Amino acid sequence: MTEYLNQLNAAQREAVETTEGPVLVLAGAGTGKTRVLTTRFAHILLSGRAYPNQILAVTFTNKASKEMSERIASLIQQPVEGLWLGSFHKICAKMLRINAHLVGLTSNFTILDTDDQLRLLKQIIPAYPIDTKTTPPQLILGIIQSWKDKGYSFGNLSASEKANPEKAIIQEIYRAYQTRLQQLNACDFGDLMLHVFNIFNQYPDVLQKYQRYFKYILVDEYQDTNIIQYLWLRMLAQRSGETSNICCVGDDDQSIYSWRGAEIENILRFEKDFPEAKVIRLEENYRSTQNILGAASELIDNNSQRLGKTLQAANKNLQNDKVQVSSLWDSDEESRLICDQIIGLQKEGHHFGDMAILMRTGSQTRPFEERMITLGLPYKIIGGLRFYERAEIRDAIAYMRIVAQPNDNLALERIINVPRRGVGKVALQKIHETSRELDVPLLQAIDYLLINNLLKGKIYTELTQLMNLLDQTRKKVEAEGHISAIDYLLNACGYIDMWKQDKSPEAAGRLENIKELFQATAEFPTLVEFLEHISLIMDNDDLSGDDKINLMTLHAAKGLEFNIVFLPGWEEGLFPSQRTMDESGNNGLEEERRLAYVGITRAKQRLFISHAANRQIYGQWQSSVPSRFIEELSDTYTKKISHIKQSQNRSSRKNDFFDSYSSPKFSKQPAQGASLSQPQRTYTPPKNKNIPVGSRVFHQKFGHGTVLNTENNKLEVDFDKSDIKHVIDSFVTLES
DNA sequence: ATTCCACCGAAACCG
DNA sequence: TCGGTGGAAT
Repeated sequence: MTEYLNQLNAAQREAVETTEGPVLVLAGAGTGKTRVLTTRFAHILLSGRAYPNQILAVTFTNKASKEMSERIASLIQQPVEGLWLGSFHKICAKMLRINAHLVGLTSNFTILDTDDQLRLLKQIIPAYPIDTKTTPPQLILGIIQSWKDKGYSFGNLSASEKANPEKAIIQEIYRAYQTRLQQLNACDFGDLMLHVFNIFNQYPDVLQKYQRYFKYILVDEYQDTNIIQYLWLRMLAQRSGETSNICCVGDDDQSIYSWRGAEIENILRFEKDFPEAKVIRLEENYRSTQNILGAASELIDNNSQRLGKTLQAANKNLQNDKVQVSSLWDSDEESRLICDQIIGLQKEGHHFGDMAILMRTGSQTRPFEERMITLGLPYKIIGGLRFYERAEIRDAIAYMRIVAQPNDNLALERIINVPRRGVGKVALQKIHETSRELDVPLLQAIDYLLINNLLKGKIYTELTQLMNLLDQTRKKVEAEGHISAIDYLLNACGYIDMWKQDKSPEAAGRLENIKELFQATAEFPTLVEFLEHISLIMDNDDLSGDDKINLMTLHAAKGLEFNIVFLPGWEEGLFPSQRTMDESGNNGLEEERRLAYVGITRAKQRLFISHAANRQIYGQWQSSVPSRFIEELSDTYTKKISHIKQSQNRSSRKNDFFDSYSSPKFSKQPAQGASLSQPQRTYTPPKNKNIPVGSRVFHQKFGHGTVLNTENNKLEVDFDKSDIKHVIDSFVTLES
């Protein structure tokens, strides 16, 4: 029965078994944090301390909560349902649906995405004396957002915020924005927390209900909580006269989200907030080699704001290569070296899918992409544009919303002229006016205008058709279910055709995405349930699956691990980022260092750090010195190699056209240990497709082009929307 | 209403 | 360099 406990080490076991009273678990990277959280949850259940719905478990991402619920289910050998397990926002949405009337909403309120928020704000701003040149709507939205993150409603802003005259205007905009949300029966992401927080403050009986309800509280990634999340947790955890059983798990060394409101202070002062708190450190690392951990510790030791812990390798017998730090002449050579190393490691038996290149900014992927396309290496970019931030997904969802909620004005505005229906600024304004005069939603205003023949020509025909289509779709939802109904709508309204006729290289991918969206819809019984789900979910990145090299930002890599990790671009100004240091001084620097720490600790077996002396930034060549983080790594765990030739130091950047650069021998020593026993595999570029010179081809990334030259499987192609590039033939498709 | 061009600015990202 | 944006031209 308690077999699950035997699989834990002493510290983990203590973290699981200390169920009563406040507990802070400082879980270093790779020390089995998720295992502790899930086992603790299961332990509370299996030992009969609480019923499933008496445990509140909050995470930051849906991904994390999904993983937790799957692992709990496998531990307790039965599916878990009706749990209070989810992201902060999801839990708050659930609480708010129950108590919506207390803040003037009804329980079927809609949740706006960033795009909707901005559109709404843009409608409000013109009425206020503020210069959108110096203060763009995004900035205003950001300020409102940060107020919400701190728990400020427009009525209770702190004195310092009010003193600034511009902030005073923005405060008025904030008030108007909230009024509009109220009218729309909607709220944004920040409101999900803020409304619940206000309810807790104003209605002690509601708070007490939840306090009594949750016997145990579990919090994941505590270092990433912002002020309002912290206050929300404290209210739930601090019952008078009773010790609260709150368990927060986190790692102060991995706090990398201060720029979106996270307060590292929250975790640093946990013991002050809960004086009887027990602090448990998980320091045994099951992920990385000793050298990788040594380098990580050395680096993070330079930070002052720490609770302090030292990771120890659980398995000291692993092959233990030193961390390799390479100096390169420029960013092109950096990507060339890394790609060569990748091919070498693949030949030694490693899989592409076990390798990752992690960088500070999204734009750094470009040189790697180009190199990999040339070499025919399979890669994927994780993160980038989120699935449902893409235009086609937002459009499709807007269509669904307008079907499900005829009074969803923002959704209607998004799609009323997509595809083009000739409804422009003027027509939309007319609809808005009618809507205001009659005090009805936009859709009804259109109905009114159509019935009374107040619209002419093309607009009249198009909108009549759209209205009929929406009516039919709603009937179809009843009759045939939402999946075929929506499919019908998007085809009949011309949306699908719009992309089919689009000649741009992305069009095909967009249609694919819409298909994927349909698949997601099918998993939900009703449209309304799907929309609730989609408004809170964003993740689409399938990490597993195909064997491809992973490219992503350091932020996106948090929580992941790879056998082999490359960390390029360790240069002053880029990493640590100059902007962060300018804005946040030493705190900023320390956060950058934590980011470096996160990067290093993603690696299980091999780690390669590099910097380039010259890099193209915004199309300009700039030279830079190695990152201070490189200086902070000693030779004990790292091996530093310069690939810069003397001639390069003297020559100017311009004349490095000679291709005689010999790739360094990165695998001088024969591979030892595990890799020797593995079968030797060779990397064979994809087969020659025999594409003749002069033929038209299509490339996923570069679009359409004409073949100028061929050499085996390498093509020289003049792309219509780009310049001449060398690509591998398997990356293109032949056009008739 | 749509298209075109000049201009500007440029990070990290989950709900 | 590249992409988004806003005003002017068609």
